[in-house]
Amino acid sequence: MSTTLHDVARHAGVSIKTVSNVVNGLGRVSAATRERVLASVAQLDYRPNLSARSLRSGRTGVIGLAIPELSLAYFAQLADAVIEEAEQRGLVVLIEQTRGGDRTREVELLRGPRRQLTDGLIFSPFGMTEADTELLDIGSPLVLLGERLPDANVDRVTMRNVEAGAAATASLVRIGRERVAVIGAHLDARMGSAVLRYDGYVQALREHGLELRDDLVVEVDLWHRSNGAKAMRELLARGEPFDALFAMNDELALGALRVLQEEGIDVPSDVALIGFDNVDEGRFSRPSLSTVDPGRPEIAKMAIDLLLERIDGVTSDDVAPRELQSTFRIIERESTQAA
Amino acid sequence: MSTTLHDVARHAGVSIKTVSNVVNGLGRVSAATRERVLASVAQLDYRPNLSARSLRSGRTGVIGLAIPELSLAYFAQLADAVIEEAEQRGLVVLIEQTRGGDRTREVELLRGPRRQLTDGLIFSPFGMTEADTELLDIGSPLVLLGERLPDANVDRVTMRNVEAGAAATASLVRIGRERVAVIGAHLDARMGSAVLRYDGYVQALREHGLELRDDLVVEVDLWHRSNGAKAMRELLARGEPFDALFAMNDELALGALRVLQEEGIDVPSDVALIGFDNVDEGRFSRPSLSTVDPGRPEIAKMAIDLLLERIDGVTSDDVAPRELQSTFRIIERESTQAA
DNA sequence: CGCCAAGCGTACAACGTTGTATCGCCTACT
DNA sequence: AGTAGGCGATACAACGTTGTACGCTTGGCG
Repeated sequence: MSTTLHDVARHAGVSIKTVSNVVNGLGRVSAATRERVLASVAQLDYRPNLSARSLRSGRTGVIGLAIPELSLAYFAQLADAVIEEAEQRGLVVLIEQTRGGDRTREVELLRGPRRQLTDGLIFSPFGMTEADTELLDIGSPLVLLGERLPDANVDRVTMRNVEAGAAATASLVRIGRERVAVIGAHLDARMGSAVLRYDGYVQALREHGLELRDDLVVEVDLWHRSNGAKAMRELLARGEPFDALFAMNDELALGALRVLQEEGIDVPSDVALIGFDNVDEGRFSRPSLSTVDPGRPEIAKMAIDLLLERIDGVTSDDVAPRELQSTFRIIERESTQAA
Repeated sequence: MSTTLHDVARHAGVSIKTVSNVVNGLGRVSAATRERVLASVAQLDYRPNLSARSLRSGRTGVIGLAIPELSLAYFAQLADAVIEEAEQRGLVVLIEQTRGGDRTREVELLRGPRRQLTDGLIFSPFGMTEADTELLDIGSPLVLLGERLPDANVDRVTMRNVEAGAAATASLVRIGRERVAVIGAHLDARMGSAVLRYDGYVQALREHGLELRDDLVVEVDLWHRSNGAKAMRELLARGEPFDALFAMNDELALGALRVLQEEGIDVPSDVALIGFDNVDEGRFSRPSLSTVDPGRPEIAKMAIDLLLERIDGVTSDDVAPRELQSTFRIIERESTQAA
């Protein structure tokens, strides 16, 4: 059995509450007793029982992070950033996977018993639809990542997807490309990164006086690498010529790149390529991958800030939900080098 | 305030303990009362307070996973597997990063207050040295991943690194290569994956009657992609010819691959390449990367099995530490295609 | 000299849950 | 018919912590 406040109190010859005060730096305690108590703490190797503390205080010091899949580089790096940022504030992170955004799993996760274990949740929704919006009304602090479920009455961190999509597209036009394809679109969706980035794409084409061609747009359900490869094969099969490609994330881009190379199409001279997310791997692919950096550390910081303000009650429940946006940055690498 | 057993009990007109029994499926409860209680539970949306349960039972239902860095694909995929396996058993995983295996951080993490929050820890040590072995003697269940700290008196999951290193090397020899380079060695270390895989490499060379050449061995500290690139440049600078390369993990392999291609050296015709870890990305690189699959799901399962046996007391404390080994598999892809 | 305030510490209760002991009642057996 | 036995349910305590309310000193001041 581990040492308790009781043990320390007895050892130091003071009351249990005094020890508690010393440990937490609360109340007024004379230097002498503090000294004595700290000595006992060290000697007995006392460490507070976090379960008891949680029970008493109602706080666990744990925040949840729900993401589709940890093995996707983007989410792994996001989780990394969140853990890092949480640690700065003495919090710890419980990661839950929704497995490619299965709706049922997402709902279970929102209402499951584990919410009792966390002070709040950072949630990147994927499978839930607008009909499920009210399910987000869980009793505890919640921050959404991304634009899905736009009607939700909840704090949210997003990025400027429209502007970023436009900037990515523009970076291809700027090096002289005129037939810019795009893969990863969700044409039927009402909202989401896919919709917004596509809007940006369309907008950039228009601004530069380029025509929007439906057969240069490929829809892709899940933005996995294998789907990037598949989408590229489909695009090639259509026979419509193109000299640039905007992939809605780096996984798609790398999958597409692989197929382009198989087909002997040179990147960037034949087809310039830009991805999205600035995943580490893009720095080392051949050619290295131009991309959009979404500002992950900033996203993590904003999400935790919002969450903590609700948890700490700094922001009361009746304050309207807020939305913070991270700043993005175009990163030009070899895959968009001017010919 | 959320509903408690008390509320449910009052609502259903039974005692608090009866509700507890129903919720946990313990004791004998008549079908009628069970029914009534469950109805109240549903109606009041009762969810047990996990802090209170932990305090009472001494269990948190949380296990810790300490790894160097989540943004390394290998560890992200490992974490994925551990979370998945834990979930099967109703457990949840708290991930802590040691940031590239900083010794101080590792030690802090072992003794920190968060151990109070977890029932046990799965730990992939990196920075701690043999002098630190006794620090592993924390009061709670612990399972090590990998061969480091070999003298530790602790359960452990490893893989057959020597055999796997030999098999990887042999797969290069089998397609006719005779000058097999290796990158990622730690020649001065006494133990660790690097040492064992290198042993396998040496052993395979000997078995096939090939000479071990020191200038085909490149040491690499951290097995990051950038270091793979650096190591490859160093190897090329030495001018010693080679026709195959065994990289001690896939990150190194992909970094090296990038440099080989920059130098116009074809893979696999000029240099055959095999990595280690079977990271997802290797399937989509060009050429796709041959590798060693370490059996991650099996590793996760074994680690959790060992941990749970200690947690549940099935295995008493005085049972000697056990070591389980996963089964590996060579995966042949384009990068080792016979010429 | 007596009183009061401030400074330090203490006792007690409560957070929500579960294990232990116990009790009442109905059934079934002698 | 009386009772043993088991089933169903209950009361109570305890897990380790912290907030509240209070009590004991001591020193300064009237």
